[in-house]
Amino acid sequence: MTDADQESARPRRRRRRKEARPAEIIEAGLQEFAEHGFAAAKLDDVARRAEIAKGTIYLYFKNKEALFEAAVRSRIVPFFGSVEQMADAYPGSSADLLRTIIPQIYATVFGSDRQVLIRIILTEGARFPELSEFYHREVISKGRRLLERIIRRGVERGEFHDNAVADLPIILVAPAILAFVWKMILDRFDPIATERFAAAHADLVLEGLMKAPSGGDAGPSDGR
Amino acid sequence: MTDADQESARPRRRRRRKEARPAEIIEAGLQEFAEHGFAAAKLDDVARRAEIAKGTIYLYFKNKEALFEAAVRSRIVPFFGSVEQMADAYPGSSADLLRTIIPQIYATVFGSDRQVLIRIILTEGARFPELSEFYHREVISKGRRLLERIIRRGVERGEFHDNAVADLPIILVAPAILAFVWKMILDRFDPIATERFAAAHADLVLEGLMKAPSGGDAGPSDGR
Amino acid sequence: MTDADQESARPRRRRRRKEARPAEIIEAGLQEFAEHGFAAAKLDDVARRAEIAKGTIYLYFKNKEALFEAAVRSRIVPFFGSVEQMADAYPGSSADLLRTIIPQIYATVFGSDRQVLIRIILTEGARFPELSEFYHREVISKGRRLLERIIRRGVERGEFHDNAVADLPIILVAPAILAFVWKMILDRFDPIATERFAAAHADLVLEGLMKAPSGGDAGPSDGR
Amino acid sequence: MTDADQESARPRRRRRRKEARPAEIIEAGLQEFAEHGFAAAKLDDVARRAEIAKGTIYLYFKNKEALFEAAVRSRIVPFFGSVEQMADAYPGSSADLLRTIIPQIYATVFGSDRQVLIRIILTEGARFPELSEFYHREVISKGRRLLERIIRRGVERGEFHDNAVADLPIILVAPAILAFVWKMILDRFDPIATERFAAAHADLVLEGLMKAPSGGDAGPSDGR
DNA sequence: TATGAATGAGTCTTCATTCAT
DNA sequence: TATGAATGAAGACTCATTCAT
Repeated sequence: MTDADQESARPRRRRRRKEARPAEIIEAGLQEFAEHGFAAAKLDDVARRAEIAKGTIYLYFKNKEALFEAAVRSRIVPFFGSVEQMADAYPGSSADLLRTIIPQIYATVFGSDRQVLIRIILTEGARFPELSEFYHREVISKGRRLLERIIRRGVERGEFHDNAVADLPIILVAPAILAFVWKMILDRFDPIATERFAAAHADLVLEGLMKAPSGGDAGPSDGR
Repeated sequence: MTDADQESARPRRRRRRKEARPAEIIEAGLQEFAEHGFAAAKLDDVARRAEIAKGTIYLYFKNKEALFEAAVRSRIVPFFGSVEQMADAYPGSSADLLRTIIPQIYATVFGSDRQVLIRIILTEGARFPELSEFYHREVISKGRRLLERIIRRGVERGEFHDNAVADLPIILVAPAILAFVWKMILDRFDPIATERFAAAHADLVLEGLMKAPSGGDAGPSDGR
Repeated sequence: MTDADQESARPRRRRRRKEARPAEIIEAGLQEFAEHGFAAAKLDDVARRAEIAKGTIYLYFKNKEALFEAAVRSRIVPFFGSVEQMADAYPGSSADLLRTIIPQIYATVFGSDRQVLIRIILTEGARFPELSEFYHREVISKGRRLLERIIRRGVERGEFHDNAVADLPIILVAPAILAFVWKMILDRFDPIATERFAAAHADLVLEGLMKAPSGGDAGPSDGR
Repeated sequence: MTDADQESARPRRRRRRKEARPAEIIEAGLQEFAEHGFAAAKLDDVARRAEIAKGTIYLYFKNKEALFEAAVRSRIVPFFGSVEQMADAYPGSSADLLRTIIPQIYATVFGSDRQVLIRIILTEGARFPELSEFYHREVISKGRRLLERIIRRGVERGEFHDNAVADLPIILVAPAILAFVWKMILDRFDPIATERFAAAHADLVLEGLMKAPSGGDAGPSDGR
């Protein structure tokens, strides 16, 4: 049997890459879902992006929704609790701790993998409660607890006010959310560098907007 | 005989309510789009919700997208510039001005009409750039300018720091965005009263997180 | 509950004939288009006739118009130029050549495949200029040129008049067109055998209507 | 009540022309049907062209098909039988009679009103048998009979051959049909002046294609 | 495992027809 | 008569899902 024979016998169309595992499908799906949303994403496009046949998707995922959920879940990586202990054990001031953490938030949120995830959670989360709950359980609630720990420590040490901010420390990440939403929707008409968000974020949290606290002396004038 | 009875009893439909204007279709469309997103919203459901026949939609809107755009635009009401002048002329302190404005932000954002709009912008904005641009032009950019004016006034009067927050005052609304996103996605698993967001928001902005440096001054602030 | 709720077990239909190629769809489409015209033909019917599912059509044709064009084009087979040379090399008289060709015209026009094509061209041609142009380029213009060659040869040999007929030899096929139109529209009320058309056609062309100018010559010819 | 009153009471949108009778609707319908065919013609466009409201059509016609039929029938004007008598009584030669008639055929066929009708009969006739039958009864059969009378007269007088043409004289109009079809479909790619068709037509019929057999006569009779 | 042709339920969209005014 | 907003059945087209190979 000659080569030519084989050639005519197998009308192969393209060489499969090394291996086609669910991971590649997930990756492709994630991109499509992030770009078009769940409803408008086409499995055809997912398959094309993953360089597999459409049917192959169904070998690994029951249906579109299952792929969506698997894809999203695959990117929801739990916070390891150790971070919380770390916060307690942090040697420096609470302000320094926050100063360390804030840039990490931006790095994480705008890391390409995470970005895709957050975008999907933001746009589809309301429609997929189980995913949102999972995301909340694995990420949000842990992050929230961490933040609460940090703030409580600061309050106890007398570094932070014990005001409504300490009651709801999660709002301290709000500027990062705003940055994300801005990037996602408005940046093309009105670009704002992520660094400006990060800097303003840090200043707001650590320095505040108001000059010298109302309390005793010399209101506005003694500023920095 | 109940309404439901009538409902199931009608052999032929023949009813026209008082008037069926585009406004009703828009209202119905808005609800459906907010609930399911553009792609998954069905014109059939829009028609049903508006209590009209499917074809009627096409008397007023070229197609689904045209309805979507008209609906969203109808809710994008331009900020009246007078607000900006108001800010300049505000008699009290800049802190009081913000204290007045922050609850207004919440009232606006969580007003039912606005809520629907913002939800759509958040979830579909990236996919409908023209709408986003319009929203940016009519609302965001104006709000942003207003905020900048307020903060600049405060800085000039020596009430506010002239730090990175003053460089990007828009981040002062971030907590409201977070509140919105939370309500939209996470609130059912982890409810947080809007008032707590508003209170923490106000405290963060007006009182700050950091306690006034007890001893000397401003230790941390030179950090950056 | 959510949108993605309706999962159900369907007793699928499961039949596939030997092979479902575009050719079968084209054949089915051709019949439907010939029978109902482009606008009134339903893809549902095309699918049913081809014994495939509606969606299958779209695997091979972008839309209804694409199927229509492909179907029509598939039946427009170019005249092979060799026919023209044949005409030049024909050993017998020009009259004999025509006598040979006329029945061929009828055989071709009323061959079932061609009949469907011509019917479509006749009824939809004005609405699909690109198809008409293609048909003109591949068939009509070639046939016309062939006829001109034959007539010119006859004129040069002194067999045919050099009158207005020689100026526009295409009218020599007119009786076949009439026959076709008659068959298509009037035959059911007033049937005329194709053979009678063919015979009258041949006689008209080869024998003429007028008897040999009785007296001198040329009476009629100066009329024009 | 004054004119002014009426004016203000009726928020008319456009001045109705003198009167809106079925005739105007028919005229508009005819144009649309000729242009787009029955199936693709829209009553909306008919109404717009007739400058009336869509509903008004239904005051005069039961439905689209009724309008179509009324429109077509309105243009099918019966041949008055007198023409046939005229043919019998024609004082000149039969050739002269034909010479008179042929241009009339072209004038009629290409008269704008008739053109629209013929186009519709040609493209929709097969789908509307009743119309075709009516057209056949009122026009075709009469024309056919007229032609037969003329030819029979010529044959009896020894002016025309008594060949297959005399058996099916209707083919003598074939060139006009070809001209019509050409105009309708191919003229834009390959324009041919109507006059050339008419001239070739006349020559074919009256002079023939074949030159008179140089020697004796008789050639033709054994021909077929 | 992998393929991709085939399927058909589900949607958008059109337009003939109706009817309250 | 005349209107034109409203209707909804019908039809083009899409795409998640299946299955023979």
